[in-house]
Amino acid sequence: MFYMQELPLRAGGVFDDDALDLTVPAVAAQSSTLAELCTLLDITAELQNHQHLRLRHVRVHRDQTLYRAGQPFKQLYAVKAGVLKAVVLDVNGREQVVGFPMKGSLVGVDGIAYGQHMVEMVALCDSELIVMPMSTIRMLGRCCPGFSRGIYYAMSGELARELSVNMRRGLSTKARLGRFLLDLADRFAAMGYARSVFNLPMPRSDIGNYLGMAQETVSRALLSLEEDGLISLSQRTVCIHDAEALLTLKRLPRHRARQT
Amino acid sequence: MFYMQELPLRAGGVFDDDALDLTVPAVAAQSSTLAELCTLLDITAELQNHQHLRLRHVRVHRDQTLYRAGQPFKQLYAVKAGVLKAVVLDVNGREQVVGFPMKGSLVGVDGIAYGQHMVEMVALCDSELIVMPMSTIRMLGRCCPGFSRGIYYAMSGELARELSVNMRRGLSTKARLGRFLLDLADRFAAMGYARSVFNLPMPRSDIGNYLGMAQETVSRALLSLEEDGLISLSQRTVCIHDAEALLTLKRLPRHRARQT
DNA sequence: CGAGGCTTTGAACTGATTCAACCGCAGTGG
DNA sequence: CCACTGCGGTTGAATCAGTTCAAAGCCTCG
Repeated sequence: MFYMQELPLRAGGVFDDDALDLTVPAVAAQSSTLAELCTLLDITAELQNHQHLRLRHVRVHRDQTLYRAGQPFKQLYAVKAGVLKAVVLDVNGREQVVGFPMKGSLVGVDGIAYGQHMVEMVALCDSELIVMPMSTIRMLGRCCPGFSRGIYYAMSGELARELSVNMRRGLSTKARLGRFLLDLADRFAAMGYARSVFNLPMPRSDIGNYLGMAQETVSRALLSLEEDGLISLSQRTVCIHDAEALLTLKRLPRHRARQT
Repeated sequence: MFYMQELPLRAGGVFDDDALDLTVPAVAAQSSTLAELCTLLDITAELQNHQHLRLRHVRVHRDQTLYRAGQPFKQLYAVKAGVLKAVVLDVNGREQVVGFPMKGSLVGVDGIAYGQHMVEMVALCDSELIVMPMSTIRMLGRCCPGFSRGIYYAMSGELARELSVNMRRGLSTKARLGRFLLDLADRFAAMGYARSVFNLPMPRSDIGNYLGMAQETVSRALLSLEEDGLISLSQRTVCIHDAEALLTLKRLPRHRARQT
């Protein structure tokens, strides 16, 4: 009934709970309190006596996979550090990047609806996530007023982000890229880092795939933005000079050249 | 922090709770039971003694607006009949169609995260929705085991749909259109109608906007699909002949022509 | 230092847009 | 009853934005 289910599901991933622990035996014992989780996800709930409930961490190294499409859904995650990418595998084997979760993002929501994940979640750099088993979420929903609402908020937030992505259709490549940079800037700012200067956590090819353009086009569009004075960049370091202009970039009317 | 908030918000819509009742004074008294709602949204929960709790309906006529971007978020809706379109207004005033909720869809989720709606929800034909105030949802979440989970499911389902839309980037126009048609077919089938023959509820221009192509391109691509024998169409009536082929349409390799 | 991944640059090509005209139908009003 | 108007849809022709292919430059890391 939902055609993404018809994807050619890969063999079960190596990274179910146990395997993960094996890969990072020494440091996997990390955990966070419920209070820390709520801060991270921007949830305000009355935690009652669960304040200090401890939640396991999971670590994934660069290029490692957190979960694959088709794997049974078990739990949600909150990104505590690092950046991941979400990829869906097409019927034809084509890969499509659909998101870059980072600190504060709720990860794994794609698995709730059909009991199995629809995307593959890969780490772009060494990352750390807080594990939130569904049973725990349900328990907290029952006894902590506001917790369910918080999860709703977080999920709605993820949906809002998807919407803002979908909004980019029909824009020129430069405009799409401009908004992408602003989106990253906002997210870095929300994480407490500098808004206007940051490192791109992903290669050009992933940006291109994500935005629906060739990686060569990403290069050229970035260069063009730099020539316009809106940004400056060297390698993966981006500095945003004119956020307003980046946001309002538009396809200029056809038979209309520069004036004065 | 989230740039969609910077949209030029329209003046408050005409259709807050009271205004809506005024527009449809005679028939607005319709309501559904909680059990009916759960069936519609595919929620399986223990409803306890709330089985027959009644939920108000809301009717919107063709081209009327359910809510506008910027309006305060109050409640969710479940589409009981009809088709709507979700539109976001760009900074530049450009409109972007981001979805076509229909029977069984959960509507309004875009408002949860930031307390105000980010999209404008317009009826494509006379439609009827069940109103789900957040207070009711929270109450039911507390006393009906499985209800919160059901809402999570529904939200995750909406997110999955968005993902499948995002997956279409990077495909040719014909392929995007093919998947769009399949998506509609699946949704009609889920609603109990015929899968392979249906009416497009929206004009070509909305399809084009939604898929990120000019409406002329929609025309041409539809014609092309018909010439390939994958569909047949007259006006807004579509008949799908080869769903498999529609799904696997792909950009054929550049320097490679037909063989034998 | 060398290999391989990432990025940039160049040049040809093409799919899609744009602009413009036209068709057909529905509703309106004379 | 029929011209008139407007909207949705189709078709055609010119143009362009972005892709594709190719090659070279540049970092990083073993």
